[in-house]
Amino acid sequence: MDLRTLRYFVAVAEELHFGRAAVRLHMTQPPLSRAIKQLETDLGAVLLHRSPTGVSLTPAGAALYDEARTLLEQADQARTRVAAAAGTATMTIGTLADSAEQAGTQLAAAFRQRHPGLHVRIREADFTDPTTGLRSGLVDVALTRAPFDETGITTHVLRADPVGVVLRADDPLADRNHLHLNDLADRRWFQLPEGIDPVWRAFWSHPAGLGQDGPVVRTVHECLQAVLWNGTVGLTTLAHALPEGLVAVPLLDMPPSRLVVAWNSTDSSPLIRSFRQIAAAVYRRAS
Amino acid sequence: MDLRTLRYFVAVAEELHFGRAAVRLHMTQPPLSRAIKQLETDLGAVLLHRSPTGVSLTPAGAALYDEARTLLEQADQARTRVAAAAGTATMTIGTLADSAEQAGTQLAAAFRQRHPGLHVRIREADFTDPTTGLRSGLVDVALTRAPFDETGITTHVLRADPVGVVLRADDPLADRNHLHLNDLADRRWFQLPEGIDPVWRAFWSHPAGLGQDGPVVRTVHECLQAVLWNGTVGLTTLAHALPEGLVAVPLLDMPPSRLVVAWNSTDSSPLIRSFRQIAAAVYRRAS
DNA sequence: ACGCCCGATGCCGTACGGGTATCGTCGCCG
DNA sequence: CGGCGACGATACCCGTACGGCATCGGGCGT
Repeated sequence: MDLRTLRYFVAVAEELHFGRAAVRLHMTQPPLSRAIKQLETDLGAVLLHRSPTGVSLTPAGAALYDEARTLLEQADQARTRVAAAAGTATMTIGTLADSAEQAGTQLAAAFRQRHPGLHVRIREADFTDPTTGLRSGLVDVALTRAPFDETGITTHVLRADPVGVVLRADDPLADRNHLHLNDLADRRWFQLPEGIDPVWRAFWSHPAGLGQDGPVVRTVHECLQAVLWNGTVGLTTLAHALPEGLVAVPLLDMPPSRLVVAWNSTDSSPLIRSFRQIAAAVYRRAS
Repeated sequence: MDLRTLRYFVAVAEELHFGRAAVRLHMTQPPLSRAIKQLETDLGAVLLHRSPTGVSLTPAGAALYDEARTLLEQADQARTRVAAAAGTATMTIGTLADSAEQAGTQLAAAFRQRHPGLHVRIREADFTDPTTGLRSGLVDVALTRAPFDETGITTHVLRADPVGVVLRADDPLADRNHLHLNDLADRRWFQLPEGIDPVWRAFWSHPAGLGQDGPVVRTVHECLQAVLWNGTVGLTTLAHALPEGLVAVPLLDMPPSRLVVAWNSTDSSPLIRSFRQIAAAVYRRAS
């Protein structure tokens, strides 16, 4: 049981699909299957129920998923703390598992080029913390989506993306070119996990008063999977491409989601100023 | 940075000696050196100061040591939780990094033989928790040393070992055949870490009122290292062999340390009864 | 100054991780 | 009801990297 294998397992547990998990891990499916099987024999427990239609977690798998997530997070934290103790100049960029993800890698590359010798790291977070770890000091600057509770945090808007409903391509409403919340009154909506930022929750589960009982989602991937498998409806920004079989229809009565750079207001490092400027420049050029 | 490498680093950080760490890890020294060096380049920080006389931790190394210990512990916990969720019959034996260590592996083998099909795991703990994780449920039964705070815990004494002072072989007192605390009034004593079991602390640091300012030790290995390097004096049971260059002299005014089997009083599993019986039988035969 | 101890380095064999090709099986649809 | 497609498992191959053996280099003690 090493951290690499746990990363593999987390990917499979979130995608519930070996093929897609392999894509996310930048590898092919067979070695992934083997690694999971080895993990199962190592732990002496079956973690996944395989069927040709898909994959589901056993109780042991669900337990390991939680454990693995905290372990990987702790490992991440360990790196940060060691770097801090070593006095190494380090910049950690937090991104949301979202369109901000690709923006993050792109900006990180530009930032590395601008500041050679500096250690630049990227940390991916999920919906459980829209600040991606700013408050706990896990990251120095975040590429994330407003709105969230901004006390103690300063933000700078890069772009505003309209929000759309994610539907299966065979949905009767899939070919509309726009929708209202009323059109979806009888649908099941995804739920956000417990204990997350209330402002964030209010924004994204604003329409949740209409339907209930959807599955809890922690990442965009999980949200899209829920649409495909559970027949719920999801929400997403219209900024990025969707996988085969899903379409996004603009939702007229949702305010747009703002892609922002965020940092702790007390943190006045010149690196953050620099990062903000580079981010702004990249997005000015892109639009 | 995977868990295996972290285990390597923890071993080196505790032994402060590549060769001994390699022995503890059941491997040879060269690949261990390489692994640590790779870890350093991976983290981008120097973890150890190497000198021909020995090894010392840099601030970054000390930080990683703490992080790695908690990570490995969490990983251990994860295995236990997954096994519990899977409903696998599992027995976890906790041992103190002490003479109880070898007794543990020996008993585990006998126990495995008696209960084939059962998963038997060993967890090594250090002085920070003399119950080796009984209260937190990390282990089902502990092979450890009394006395400690026994509320909620039942113990069964296997053996009583007299306690001795550990001295360097070249110490002027090394050739005595017994000593009293007064003989050591001017020496520096090791310190136990913060927040540990008060009964345990009272027993082992009973003579600490005499000297102060020694290094904090968490394992027997660390204690012995402190004797060799810092010229402090250590305490140990007389049950096991000492490395070259160290001698143990019986301390007349210390009560003996009792090797015990311990389990949660509320836990009335038949496995624990069985374990107690096997342990008693093994030690009856041995004496 | 010589020898010893300890960590580093070079070299080699093996074993494990990852890729490509293919199979077994179940569900779907004509 | 039979063919097709999707998905995970299996077989086989290759490269890397991990561990062992032999040796080197540099301090420290005598």
